Amino acid sequence: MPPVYRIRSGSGRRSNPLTLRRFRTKMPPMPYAPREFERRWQERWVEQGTFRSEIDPSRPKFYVLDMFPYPSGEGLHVGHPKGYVATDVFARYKRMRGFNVLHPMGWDAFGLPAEQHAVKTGQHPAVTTARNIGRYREQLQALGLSYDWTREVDTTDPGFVRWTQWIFARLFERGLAYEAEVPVNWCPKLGTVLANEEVRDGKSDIGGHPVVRLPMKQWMLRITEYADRLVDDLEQVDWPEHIKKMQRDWVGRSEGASARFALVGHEGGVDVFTTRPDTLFGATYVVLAPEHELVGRITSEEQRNAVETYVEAAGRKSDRARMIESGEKTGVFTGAYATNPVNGEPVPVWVADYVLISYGTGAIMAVPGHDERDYAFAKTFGLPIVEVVTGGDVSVQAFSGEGIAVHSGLLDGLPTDEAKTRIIDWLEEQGVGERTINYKLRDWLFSRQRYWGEPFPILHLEDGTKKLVPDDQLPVELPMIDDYAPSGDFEPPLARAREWVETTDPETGQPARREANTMPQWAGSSWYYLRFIDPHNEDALFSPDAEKYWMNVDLYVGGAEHAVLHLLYARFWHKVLYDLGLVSTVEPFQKLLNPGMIQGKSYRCFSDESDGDTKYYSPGDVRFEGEVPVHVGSGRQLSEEWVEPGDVRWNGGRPLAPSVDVELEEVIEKMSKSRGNVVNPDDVVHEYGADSMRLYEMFMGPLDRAVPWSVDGIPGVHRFLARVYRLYTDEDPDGVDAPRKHAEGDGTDGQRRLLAKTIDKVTRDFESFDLNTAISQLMVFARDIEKDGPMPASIAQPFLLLLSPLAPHLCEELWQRQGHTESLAYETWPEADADLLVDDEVEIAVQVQGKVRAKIRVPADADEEAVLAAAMAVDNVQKHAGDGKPRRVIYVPGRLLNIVV
RNA sequence: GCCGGAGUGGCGGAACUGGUAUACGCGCGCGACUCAAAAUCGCGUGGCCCUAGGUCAUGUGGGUUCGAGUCCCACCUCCGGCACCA
Repeated sequence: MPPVYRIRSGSGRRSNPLTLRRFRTKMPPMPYAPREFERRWQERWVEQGTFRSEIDPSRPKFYVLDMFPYPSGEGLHVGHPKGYVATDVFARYKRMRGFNVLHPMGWDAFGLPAEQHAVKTGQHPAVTTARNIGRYREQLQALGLSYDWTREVDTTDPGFVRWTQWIFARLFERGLAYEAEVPVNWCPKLGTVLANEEVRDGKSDIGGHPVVRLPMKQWMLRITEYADRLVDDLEQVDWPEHIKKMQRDWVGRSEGASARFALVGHEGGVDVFTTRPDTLFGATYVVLAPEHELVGRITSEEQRNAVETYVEAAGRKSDRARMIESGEKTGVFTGAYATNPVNGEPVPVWVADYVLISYGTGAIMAVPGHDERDYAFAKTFGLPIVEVVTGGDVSVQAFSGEGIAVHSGLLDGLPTDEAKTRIIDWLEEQGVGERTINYKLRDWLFSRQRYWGEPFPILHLEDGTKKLVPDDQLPVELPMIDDYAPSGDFEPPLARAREWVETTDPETGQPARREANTMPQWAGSSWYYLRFIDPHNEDALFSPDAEKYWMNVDLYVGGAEHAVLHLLYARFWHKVLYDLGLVSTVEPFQKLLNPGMIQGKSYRCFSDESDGDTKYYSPGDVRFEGEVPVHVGSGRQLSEEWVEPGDVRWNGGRPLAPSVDVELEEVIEKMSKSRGNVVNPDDVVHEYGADSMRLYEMFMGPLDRAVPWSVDGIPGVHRFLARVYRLYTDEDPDGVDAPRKHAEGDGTDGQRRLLAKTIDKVTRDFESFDLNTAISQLMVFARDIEKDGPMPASIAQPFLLLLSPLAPHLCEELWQRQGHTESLAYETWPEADADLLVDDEVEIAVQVQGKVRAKIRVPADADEEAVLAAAMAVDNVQKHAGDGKPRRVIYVPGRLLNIVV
């Protein structure tokens, strides 16, 4: 049976036809033809080494860095360039301000997609990676980005891998890398373990596959040792506050106390961690995590069955299941009692899965009166609730705020802060507790069961010891293998490369086995910014001179999705290198900016195929039960159907499905292959030129805000550039463009003022990354500069310089046609004449009772009296102000006059 | 649930430390040029009232102020992050 109409769901895509259709009808034959010269300039910049940077102590340096991309098979989409263009504009601007700018680009090229492609096709990941890199490089170059391509780095290059392994060796020597049997996030679908940071809601960050917890032997990095510094040093960097906060929350430092509850009838006791030691007198029971080692020892005979059953069930539950159930408290009494150290009261010891083994001591003192979770648990199991802090009503709910201590012996009458200090002192005196700091941050799980990653420079000797491959034998390169698939038995693919794995210790000649796990993708990106400063150094990571001159990164731009992964890892490695004396800055990235996403628009409806005959429904007929779409009428479960933007039928501004009258829902979200909403920048560059593309992305709105991609505004910026082109071009009768010979002289007063204002505005906006408003000022200039006469050369030249960071190809071209032989990339940035920025005459708004009734022009230096007189002379002001004396007059010089009657 | 961020014309957005809301661009309308069209250029363009002018408009409702998009309180919606971390 033929389908009712073509509609697609899920994956499988081709390029978006909608974009091109619209361009073609609007694209004019126009003298401004960027295609004729943009490529020429791109080639010239590379050939002449225009953007090569070398250490030059006579000039201040500026290091502008983009987060380097993973070169995927799809190539760039229009979202990528947003950050790259912004940094490029800034780099070009800084060069013109006399800075020696370092602006490199490279590839974060290890990673799962290339490996999965290899599993499917058998093609070596290095081959696809090289091809993808070539494509990315071309796409970036087509945008005219001013990278120093001689510094390009590739994390998969043996010359780079060597130093990644070298850093690992230093971590190992310092005891910061170790192997441990830990419960890990195993993803069966991906065939590898994942770091905590790579798992969301019990699913893998990449691909959204289920993840299970399993104990496995893995490499760990002791990032927790740096927890305090990772929090404290955030003070020193100029980052968006929300990113700093995410990092602080991720490290999760909390200050409190540990206290020991002695066990009744057993040796030893239970250590608990609490941030509210002031509520110790309200602790009416103790809870152990199911995995806690005491559970087996202290459970009474009567309770043993129940406890074992519970512990086993809890162990089987995935984190996802535990999360969904959070709120409903479950648990079992162990039959044992512990003694509250502050009042000697016996309290029951329970086991419950709301206590996590991985945090603190894996055991808590429960204070149901002042902790919501404990309260819910106590209510469920009928445990006593005692109020020990005033301020709430514990018969209704837990009160977790601060207040005055009551029913608390020596703490009675003390406010929370003082009570905390007092009780900790007391615990320490009695030897039953102490001041303690805890972190949410766990050590970094650093090994992966994959092929396409850096091998560990580790040898396992027969006696079970581990040793490093000597530095002079690095890098340990990946062996060629022919099967990249995960084995399904937790073994990494490298374990099957027997000839590679079985080797000898180069120092003793004894048999040894190579480590078969590989490093995660985060390894290379944790230090690549340091390699850029001296990328070809074969004797060291980088030379001390280069480090001293170039570090740290002055401006780092990249997606907020890396707030806690890459940025935390890189800071950690940097601090280790700092401790080794290799880098001189405490932090790697001084200023951080996060460009907002460019989103795609996609269209969906819902389908019901349960009758065999497919029916389609608009979003209006659908409601959601959790994440499942259900038809409002029949209650039947539906599935989502996505329509390509190019196939949408527009009817009175409403999107309809291609051949059936079903209204579609427009969904704005991250561009992704599966939605068919990816737009390739090549199409835009081809139709309008790189300068238009650059300008448009910067003009769409503030850098840090997410915006849906739309082609509608591109003709506007293109027209602006065409207008600029015409300002510098005479149309020859033969149809050949000739450079325009601009007039001598300074131009009119209005022209000089307009230039000064434009210089001032553009400069300030560049400094604060408000590129959209800088562009609007440049547009105003181009619109108005010839309103009262032809533009003289003295104004034409500085304007080209102002525009050049944004539209470098056009400006270089016009600069050259004006007779210059050198690139304008290093011309001095124009300076505004301060005298011209102040107007002689200003427009003042005249308000009566705060409402604007007239606008008058007065000399800029007019005093209040004069302005008031001028204002009262206006009929409409008279009318509203009446005859009486104004009760009050507010005068804001240069802005407004408000008359209150 | 908690923590951030954001809600301004038909659309993307602008508005310095409380001081003329809607810059700039898109779209739309009108005009010039043209045999004509395209392109280009110029003018207009928040709603309502017939105009001079008035009036209402920055998510909603209050408040502070001579004056609020901007500050305060309460709420709604969207986006992002975290989510039993004791």
